[in-house]
Amino acid sequence: MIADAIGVTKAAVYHQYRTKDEIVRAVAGAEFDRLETVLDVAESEVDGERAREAALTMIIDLAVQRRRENSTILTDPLVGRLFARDQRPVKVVKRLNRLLMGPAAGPDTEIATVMLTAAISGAVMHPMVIRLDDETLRTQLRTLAERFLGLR
Amino acid sequence: MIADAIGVTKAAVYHQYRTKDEIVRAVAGAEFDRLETVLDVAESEVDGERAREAALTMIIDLAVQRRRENSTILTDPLVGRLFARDQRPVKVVKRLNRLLMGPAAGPDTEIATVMLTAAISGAVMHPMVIRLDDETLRTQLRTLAERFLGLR
Amino acid sequence: MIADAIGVTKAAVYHQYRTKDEIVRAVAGAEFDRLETVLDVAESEVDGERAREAALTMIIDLAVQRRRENSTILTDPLVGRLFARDQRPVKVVKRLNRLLMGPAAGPDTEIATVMLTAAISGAVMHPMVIRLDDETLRTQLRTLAERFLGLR
Amino acid sequence: MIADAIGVTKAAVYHQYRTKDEIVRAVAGAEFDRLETVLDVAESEVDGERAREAALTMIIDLAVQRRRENSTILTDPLVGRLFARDQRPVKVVKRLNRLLMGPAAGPDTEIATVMLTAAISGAVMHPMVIRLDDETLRTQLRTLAERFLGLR
DNA sequence: GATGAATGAGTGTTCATTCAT
DNA sequence: TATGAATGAACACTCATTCAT
Repeated sequence: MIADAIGVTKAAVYHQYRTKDEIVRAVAGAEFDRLETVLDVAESEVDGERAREAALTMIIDLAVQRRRENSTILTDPLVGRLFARDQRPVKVVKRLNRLLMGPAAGPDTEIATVMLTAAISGAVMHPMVIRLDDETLRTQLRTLAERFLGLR
Repeated sequence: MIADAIGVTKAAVYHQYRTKDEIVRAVAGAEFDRLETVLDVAESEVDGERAREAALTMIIDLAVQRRRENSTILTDPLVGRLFARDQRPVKVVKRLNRLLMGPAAGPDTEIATVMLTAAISGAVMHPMVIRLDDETLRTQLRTLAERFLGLR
Repeated sequence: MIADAIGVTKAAVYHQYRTKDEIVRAVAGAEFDRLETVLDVAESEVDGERAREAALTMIIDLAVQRRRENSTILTDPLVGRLFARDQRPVKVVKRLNRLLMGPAAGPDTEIATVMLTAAISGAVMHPMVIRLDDETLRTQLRTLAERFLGLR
Repeated sequence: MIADAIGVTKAAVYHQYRTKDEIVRAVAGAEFDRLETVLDVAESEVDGERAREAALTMIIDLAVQRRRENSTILTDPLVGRLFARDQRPVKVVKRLNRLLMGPAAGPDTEIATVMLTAAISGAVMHPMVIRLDDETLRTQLRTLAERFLGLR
């Protein structure tokens, strides 16, 4: 399915990656890279309020921009299995949690961050939502996320 | 995989259901039945505020109670394909939207409801959350959902 | 398939027959019984010519009358396997050969009898032939069989 | 079963063909190709008598030469289902009918052609016949077919 | 780099058979 | 007698992977 989507043969893909795990790790890894870049930028903000602003804006942008690509490989059940015991997603959640929750951040606020990310990534791929244009979607998600964080 | 998980043979499952589609539809259909029962109960409340209360309490209860079962079959990629063009999930979202949003309910508030359900179902199966006990999880989800809905 | 065709459950069939082999043997056996009855009658004719006449008439009648029933079970690949090394079909061919070929009968004329029976049973089940009514089919088969036997 | 008979793995077969239908169509199609080539050659004969001669010789040769191969796949029940409503076998019968029956050819002589082909293909796979060597079988079938056609 | 052919191990499905009721 | 539930073994097909070219 992956090979067909790119328009090459399966063997060609196996020339670039040794296993399917490697492909999934590469694709998911690239997504984590983007997320971490976003977090780096947000964390470089000294002002907590603006850091939160930046983080929120950028992770929503990322989710919206890449929703078509992500709904291909990142929905593969293998993704869940590969990252179930991985520390990288945990770290990302913790960093994001610190940014979004500010001084209130702690282990007990992590579930809120998990919910927010689940809400965003779940929403952008949802059949009832996928037809919305990027701009509308971005704005709506932003408003709802703010409400979720008690910002408005 | 499903048969092994239940502890019967594949052929036994195929004695009860004719195709995998049928299995998935049966399992997902049962879940929709539960959801609709919950919505019936909530809608029978005359007071809007109490209807919202009831709906929220019950859908969270449902998601939490059944998270182990649901993480078996309902994560199968076939589920998405089978229900992508189905009207039943759309109807459920619309009914839930009306209950949760009250007079403000409308096509543009549906995305909020989608996000909330994605947040709940995404969260209850998340590796960082799955270890929480039912009671704690329920309370946290409740608080966060209320905040998301702007209820406090 | 067999059980459905009769309108009972598979287990009901297994109450009457112990294995599928047994079913096939019973059905094919009944057909052999009919054939042998026919051969008995024909062989009771003292006049060779009339014996041949009788044999030909009756095996064609049998094939035509029972073509619907026979195209159900007797086309099952198991039939071939079960009777490949069985002596009963061989005996029937030998008896029929003696009736049809008269004094010329011998091991080297058996192939002609095999061909004739193959022609008849192949023809009656053929898609291009199955729509013909019994009477027409009977007459045509009769004419052709006679020509094949060099009778006119 | 087919894969084992050829001595390769099932997956290797499924690398070349996408479904079992396709396998059966390919094998049966190749057989039809051979038959049609034979018919082309016979029809290129201007003299009716010699055209009939050629057609008869060649279809018997074909049936005899390929009887082992054909008794593997072409006996599969799927063959009957796939070609029951197909026009190709009908066309072949009609062309062969014209060649064999000459000026007498018509819809009512088709059953004779069907019987002849059933006789030949039934005979070459018959347990009592399969042990005969190619040469003997060819000669016998030829003689009998001629008698069937009233040529001798 | 890329491909076609091949494969082992799975998944989805049917089939012949058994058994408790 | 008849049934529903269950099963082992096969069949139809897919998928992740390897390899020679």
